[in-house]
Amino acid sequence: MDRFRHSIPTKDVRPRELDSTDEKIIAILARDGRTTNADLAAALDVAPSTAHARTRSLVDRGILTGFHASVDYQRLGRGLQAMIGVVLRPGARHDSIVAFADEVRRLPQVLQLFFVGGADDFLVHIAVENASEVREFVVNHLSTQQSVATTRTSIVFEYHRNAVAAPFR
Amino acid sequence: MDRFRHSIPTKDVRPRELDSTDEKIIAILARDGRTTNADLAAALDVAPSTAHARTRSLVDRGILTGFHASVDYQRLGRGLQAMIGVVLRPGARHDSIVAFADEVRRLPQVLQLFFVGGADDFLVHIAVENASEVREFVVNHLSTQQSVATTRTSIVFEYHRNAVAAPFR
DNA sequence: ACTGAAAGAAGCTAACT
DNA sequence: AGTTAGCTTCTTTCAGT
Repeated sequence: MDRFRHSIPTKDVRPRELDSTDEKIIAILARDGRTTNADLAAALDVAPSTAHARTRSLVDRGILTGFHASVDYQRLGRGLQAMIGVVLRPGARHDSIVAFADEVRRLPQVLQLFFVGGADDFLVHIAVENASEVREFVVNHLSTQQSVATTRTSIVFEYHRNAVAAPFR
Repeated sequence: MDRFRHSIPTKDVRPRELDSTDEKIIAILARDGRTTNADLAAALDVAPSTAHARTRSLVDRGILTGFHASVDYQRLGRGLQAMIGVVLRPGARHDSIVAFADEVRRLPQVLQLFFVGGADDFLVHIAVENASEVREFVVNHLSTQQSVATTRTSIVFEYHRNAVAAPFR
């Protein structure tokens, strides 16, 4: 029992060489993370043990960071997604920003949190039940915060995903 | 061999009742999609066959839509992520917008594509190698397009993810 | 609906090329 | 690095509560 469980990736971020086999593994597992090793090997035209070693290496090197079930929030009664751009107050202290962001990203409504440079300071992607919950989220968790200057909410009408990116700091 | 592979979800979007066991399964598999059924059963304190039936039901009902490996793009030499807000021309025809969006979302740089209502018409989340590739992406695939009025690029400094949302239209 | 047991499949490891 | 082979573990089914 192991199925490529959490190892400790190094901080070495140099892109090592990946051959086409590695790239195929990444592509296949990004599309279907429960592809069996046997199927993977067949698709790559190598022995199962080879596929196994390659995949483990990708996990060990921290290139594949995990496997996650994708959830249809519509069917969970959270059919409304929004992207909220947040602009911070110019004078906001760095550690209060960090504390605030740390709190926001743990909220159950939050799917993703982007720290960005540009017009906004960060973007919050949420999934909730209805429009009033969007408003409630913005009021309760964003606009009343000390560090927040303004927010700008956009309803998400369509959403497409090609890949699942690993979180980073 | 099956491990909950793609079934055909109905279009019934009514949120059916989920008990706490279902919610735990969703939470566990969202965090680690390769949790073995045996471990899942242990965590839920039910028999493996029960955990199995519950999980299958969640997949069959289309609540869990798939399993995906998460990729560290930094280690793949694509250490720069950006979020690009796109505003369309007021006169842009609906089908040309659809065709354009369809093309954009298939580009290998694109991680996610959001159709939104608000200041922007959509948001494109990309991962590329460096700043000049961001520019290249915007120039080649966005700003030169007929339907596009303006774009606004924000570099992503930090990224956090709580969940993987299923794509939707 | 949940359980337990049995059978089949897959993962994992180690020795060899 | 890749392969072959063998052991272990998990998934999956089904008959029985």
